[in-house]
Amino acid sequence: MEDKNIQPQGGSYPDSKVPEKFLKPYDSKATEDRIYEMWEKSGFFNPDRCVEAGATSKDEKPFTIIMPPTNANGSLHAGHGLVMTIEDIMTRYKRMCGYKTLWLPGLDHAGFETQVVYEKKLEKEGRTRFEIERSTLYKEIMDFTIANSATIKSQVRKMGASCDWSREKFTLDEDIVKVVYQTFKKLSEDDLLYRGKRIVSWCPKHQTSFSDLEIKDEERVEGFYYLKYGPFTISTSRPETKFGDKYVVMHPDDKRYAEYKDGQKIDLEWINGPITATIIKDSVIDMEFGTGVMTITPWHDPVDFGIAERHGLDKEQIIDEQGKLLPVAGEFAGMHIKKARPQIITKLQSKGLVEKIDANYKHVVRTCYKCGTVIEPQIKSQWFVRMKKLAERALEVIKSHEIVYIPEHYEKITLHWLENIIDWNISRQIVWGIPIPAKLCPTCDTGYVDLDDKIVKCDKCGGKVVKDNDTFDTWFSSSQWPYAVLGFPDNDDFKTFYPTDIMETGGDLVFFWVARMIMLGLYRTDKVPFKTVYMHGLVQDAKGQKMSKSKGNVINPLDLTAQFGTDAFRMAVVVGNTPGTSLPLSSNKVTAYKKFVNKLWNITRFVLDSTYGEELVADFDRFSEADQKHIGVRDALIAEVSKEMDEYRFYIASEKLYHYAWHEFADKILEESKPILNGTSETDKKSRKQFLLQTLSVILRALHPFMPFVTEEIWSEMPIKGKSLLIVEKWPGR
RNA sequence: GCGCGGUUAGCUCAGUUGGUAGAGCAUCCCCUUGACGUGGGGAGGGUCACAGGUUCGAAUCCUGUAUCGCGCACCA
Repeated sequence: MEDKNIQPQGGSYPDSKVPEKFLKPYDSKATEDRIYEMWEKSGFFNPDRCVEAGATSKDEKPFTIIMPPTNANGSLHAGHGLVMTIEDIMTRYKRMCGYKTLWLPGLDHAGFETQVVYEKKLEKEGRTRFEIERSTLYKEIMDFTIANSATIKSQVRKMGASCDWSREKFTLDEDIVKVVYQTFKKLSEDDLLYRGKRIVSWCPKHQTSFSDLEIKDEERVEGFYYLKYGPFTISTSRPETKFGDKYVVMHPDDKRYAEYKDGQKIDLEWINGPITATIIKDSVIDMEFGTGVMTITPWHDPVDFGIAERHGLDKEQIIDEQGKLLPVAGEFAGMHIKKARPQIITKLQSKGLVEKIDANYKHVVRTCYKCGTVIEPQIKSQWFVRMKKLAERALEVIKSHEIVYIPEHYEKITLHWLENIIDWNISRQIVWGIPIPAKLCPTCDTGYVDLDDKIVKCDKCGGKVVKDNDTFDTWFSSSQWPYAVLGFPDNDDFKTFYPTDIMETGGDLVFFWVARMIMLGLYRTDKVPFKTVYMHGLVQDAKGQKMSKSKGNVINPLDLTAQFGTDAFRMAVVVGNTPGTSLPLSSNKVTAYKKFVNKLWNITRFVLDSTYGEELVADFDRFSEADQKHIGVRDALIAEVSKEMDEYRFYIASEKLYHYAWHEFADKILEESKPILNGTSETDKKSRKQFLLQTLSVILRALHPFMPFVTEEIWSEMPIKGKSLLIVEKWPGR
C-alpha cells in the first residue's frame, strides 16, 4: 500500500531529466552555507571587486549603506534579523541595478550597554566591577566582546547579508578613535564643548551619569508631605533631601506672601534644630501648585539647581553617590535614603512639623532605563557639548528635505526634539569605552582637551593635572560612524561613498543616534551623512507584545532560519511590513513563505523538465501571440515592482512578486502550458519553452534580493549561456 | 500638560494626488494522483472607532470626541 502522505515530492516522476536535487523538496540546510561561501569567495560583496570583474561599470553611481554597528555584547535577535533583511534587500537590488554598491558592516563596543551585560555576568560569578582594577576590567570586557563578536558575525552571515567584510569596522579601531578625538578637539576649539559643574542624572546603582535620553520616566504613587517651615507650609515628595534647605522660594507676584521680601531672613525650627532661612522670589514657581511655596535642594534637583544658579545661592550635597545620606543629615547620616524616609517623617511628626500627608500622590519619577533605579541628580563636573548651533544646521537640512524620513512622521518628531535640544553630557564614569583625552585640575576643577598627552600643569592655578578617567558616551562615537568608517577626511572611500544613501535603523534610535549623526556629520564634513532615513518598526511576538527575556517570548531568528530556511524568514519579515509599524513575528508566517520557497522550487522542476535540451536565447523574437501577451503582463508587473523598490516599498514589491510567481505564473501559465507543450505546433512549443525559461529567469532575478539563497541555487541550474552568479546579474529591465 | 501615531474581514495589516473596500493567514465547501497536498477552484465575513463639516461623491480632506500606543516635559 502506498501512502501518498509520505511519498517523496516529485517521486512520481520517474522519467524526469532535471538535476536530481529537484526531485526532493528544497533543502535550505544543505544549500545556504555553501552558497554564502561561494558569494564570499567571489568577492562580489566588495564594489571594487565588482568593477574589476566587469559586473559593475567603473563610472556607475555609488550606493552606500552603513550598517548600524551591531552591539558586540550578545547574539542576534529578531530586530537584527529585520535590519539585515531590509538592508540586504536594498543592497542586492542596487547592486543588480548596476550601482557601485557598498554595504559596510560594523560592530559597536556599546559602552554602557556592554558594561551592564558584563556586570550581570560578574554578578553571577559573585564579583563586582568596583573591586576590579580598571585596566584588568577593560581587558576582560574586551576579551568578552571579541568572543561575542565572532558569534555575531557568523549570525549575520546566516542571514545572507551581502556586506563587504573587507571594510568591516569596530568602534574601538584606532582610526575610528582618532576621528572621534579630532571631533572632541574641534568642538573645544569652536567653543562648542565645555566642562561644566552641572546637575547630571546619576544612577546610584551603575555609578555613572547619563544624558537626558538614558532616563525613563515612570509614574509612581508615593507619599506627598506637607511640612511646616516657619510661617510657611511647604510640600515635598522627597523629605530626605530637605536637611540642607535654607532657602524658601515663592512667586514674586503671589499676593499671599507679599509681606515677605526677597532676601529676607527668618528663623525657624527644622528637622535637626533651629536654622535661618532666606526668602527667594522666583517666577519659576507655580502659584497654583501646593501652597505656592517651596524650599530648594540645588544639589539634587534640576529646577532647584536653576534657581540657585540664577540667585547665586549655596549648593550643598545631601546624598552621596551610593544614595546614602551625608553628615549634614545628622543622626541619619550613612543611612540609605529609602530606609531614612519613613524615619525622617516620624521625627518630623514628633516635632509637630507635619501638617498632612497625601498618601496617594501620583507623580513621575525619573529612573535608569536599564535597572529602573530612581535617578539621583547630582552636581558633577562633566564634559558637555553645546547643542543649539549643531541642531540649527540639522533643522535646516531636514526642513529643506535634503534628508528625507521614511515614514514621514519621524521628521516632525525629530524637528520637535531638535528645537528643544539641551546640552549633551558626553562623560560616562565607566571603564568600557573610548577614554576621554583630557586632563583635569583637581584643585580648581578646570578641564583641558589633551590629545597628545602633553599638559602637566593647570594654566589657571598652576596645580598638577590628572588624567580624566571617564569615557565617552558610546553615542558620541557612533554618531560619527558614517564618515569615520569611510576614512574621513582623506580616504578614497570617503570621497566615493559619502554622503551615504540611506540610514536604515529602528525608530527607537531616532534621537539617540540618527539626529546626532546628522548634527555631527554636518559639523565635521559639511555634508549630510545620508540622504534618506528609513525607520523600521519593532519586532514583536505573534500576539503583538514586545519581546523580552522576562516574558520569555523572545524569538531567536536563527531558530526560525534553521527550521524554515533564511529565505522564508526574510520574506516573513518583509512582506506586508510597512516601515515604522511594529511587526508581529510568528512561525505561522514563516511557514507560509517556506511553502513559497518550495513552490518556486517546484516551478523550476516543471520548467526545466519541460524545456529539457532548450537553452534560453537572449534575443528570441518569434513569440506566439499568447506569449507576447503574457510578456506584456509580466513586464508591466516588473515595472511596477521596480518603482516600489526605488521608493523603498519592499512590503508591496515582495507581495506583488509572490503573487505573480504563484498565482499568475504557476497557477495559470504553467497549467495552460501543458497542452501547448504536448501539442503539435512546433513553433508554439518553441515559443512557450523560451517564454517559460525567460520568465523564470525574470522571476529569479526579481526575487533574488528577497530570497537570495534559493534563487542563486536555482540560477546555477538555468540553461543560460555565459551567465554570472545571480548576485551580480542585472535586475530585470536593466 | 504638550507632541506624534494607530483605530479597515476572526487575526496581522495594505489602501500614494477623494470615485460604490483589498492581501496573507484562519474558517467552510468542492476538486485534484506525471511540477508541486508545502496543490487547484470557490465561499462566507467589514454601517472602514464615533459625531459633525467640505464635496456630485469621503476609509481617504477639515473640526471635535472616544480609545490604545509611543515620545517629550524642571510642577516642588
